[in-house]
Amino acid sequence: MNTMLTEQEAIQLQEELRPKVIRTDELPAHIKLIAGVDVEYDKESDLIAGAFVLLDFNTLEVVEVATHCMQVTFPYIPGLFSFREMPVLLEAWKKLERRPDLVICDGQGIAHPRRFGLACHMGVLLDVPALGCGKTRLFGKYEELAAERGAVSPLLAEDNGEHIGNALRTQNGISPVFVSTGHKVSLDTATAMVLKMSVTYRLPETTRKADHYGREAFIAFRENQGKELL
DNA sequence: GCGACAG
DNA sequence: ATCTTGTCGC
Repeated sequence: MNTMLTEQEAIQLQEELRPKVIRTDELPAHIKLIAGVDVEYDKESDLIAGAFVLLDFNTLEVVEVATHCMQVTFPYIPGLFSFREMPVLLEAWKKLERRPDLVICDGQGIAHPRRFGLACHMGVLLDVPALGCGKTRLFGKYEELAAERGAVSPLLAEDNGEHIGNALRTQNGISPVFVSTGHKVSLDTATAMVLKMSVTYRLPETTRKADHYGREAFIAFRENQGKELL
């Protein structure tokens, strides 16, 4: 049986893993496979579904999908979000046959109070280039940015003023997303990647596809659970 | 003590 | 995350 991690132990683990994060580009010059991840939650019951989706970087076609369902093992605590979502995503990752050149995470990377958001956690544990693309801000201040797609405004850490991420407008007149380094990807590359993957909607196609397949897997899982009870 | 707070 | 109709704006 797994003993649930305490809040203090989780923070301790973040401090231990943080030094392993690489904030510079150490990914292939020409990306072929790009991945998206997402986790779905059940409103009642503590079931969650994690999904990894691999897309062809040039055509954006789905190459592979891997999902996993299980019960949540950690509560939602701002700053410790990765401890809630990593377990399911690790299981989904094990089912993946191919390895992506870059993973786009739904959440923050370095733009985190201890500089260790979900994208860093995933990148370090799986040793894969990863970046964080959050829908809302967790940490850091930024100035308003132009209304046009492509507009960028630096996210500066409240504690030391460090440039930890970018608020990026992916569509004209739509609220920005928050991009930051996860592991083995520079902020500039991460920002360019998110903009390139956000062709029609606010969020990158990787995240949208992962959300779709995660939802689908969740429904299928619940139906099977119901049958087993008969 | 009073906000802020990824999903 | 999730519960949810109408509604404000282009």
